[in-house]
Amino acid sequence: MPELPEVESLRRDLEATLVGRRFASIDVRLPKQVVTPTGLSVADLAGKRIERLWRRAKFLIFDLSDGLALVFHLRLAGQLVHRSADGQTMAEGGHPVPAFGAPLPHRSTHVTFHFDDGSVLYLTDIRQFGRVWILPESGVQPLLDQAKLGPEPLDPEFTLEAFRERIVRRQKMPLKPALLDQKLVGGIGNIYADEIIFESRLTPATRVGDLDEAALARLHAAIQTVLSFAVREGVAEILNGKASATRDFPRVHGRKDQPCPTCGTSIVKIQFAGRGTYYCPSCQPIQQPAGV
DNA sequence: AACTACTCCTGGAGGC
DNA sequence: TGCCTCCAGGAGTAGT
Repeated sequence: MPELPEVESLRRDLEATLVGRRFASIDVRLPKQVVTPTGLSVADLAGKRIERLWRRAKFLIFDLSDGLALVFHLRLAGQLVHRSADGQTMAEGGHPVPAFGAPLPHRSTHVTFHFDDGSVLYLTDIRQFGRVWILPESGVQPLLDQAKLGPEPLDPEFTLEAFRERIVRRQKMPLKPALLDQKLVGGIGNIYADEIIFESRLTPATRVGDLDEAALARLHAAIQTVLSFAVREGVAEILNGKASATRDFPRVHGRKDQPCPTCGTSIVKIQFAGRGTYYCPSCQPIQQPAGV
């Protein structure tokens, strides 16, 4: 579910409301969502202060006092909502089900963090795939290393050269699964993969080896422009597989049978590499060799 | 090395 | 209304 722009927006919002807070108590209703590889437990969080929130790909990391850390991965359906003691929402993000603003805890709220000021952070996850790790701070980097994440697409080191060096090793791979591979670039998911490929005027089936130099440069630029636009202007709103009717972003994902914003041709939805995939058959003619 | 299929889960939508 | 099937903003693992 939440991809890089959603996690980054959530990080920024939570940073403003959570840094400086201390944990009071934590309720765990679904133990499998809390991973404690070094034997720490939620009880060890009590009294710890949140020092810093940072992000790597789709991982959201809380650095805590006394050398502890919390790491969240929301996977397909995780949602975090921070509410004040009087129930006002201060920050929220992630999967839009249950609807933001709904009463919490929801029946799918599996972990609840209570803070020293009476505010509460709810982890709600209707599909139970999300995870939160409790680690010593020294355990965070090894956890991230395990995922073998590619570069951060919005960081300066994500240059065209760095991108080329990684992507050329996947000559036969079509673009859609290539962009979804976190080892190529960290943070892209199903929605933004479609948006990036559309922006590049390539196709989901285009094979990496068929990209000429101009196409590769377009793809690299599109990764940055699409993701930074989403972080800046507001994340994609997809509800039950459909894009928001009141916004023009995302442009193709979730817009089956709606007109392409560029040429008006109806957007097509196919299954590709096992994922629902949207594209414009006119702007992105799937038989035509890539590039040019 | 590079794929694909399957797995972990629940719930909402749409067909009948 | 009820029952059924399909699908979903991810990613690890096993098998080919």
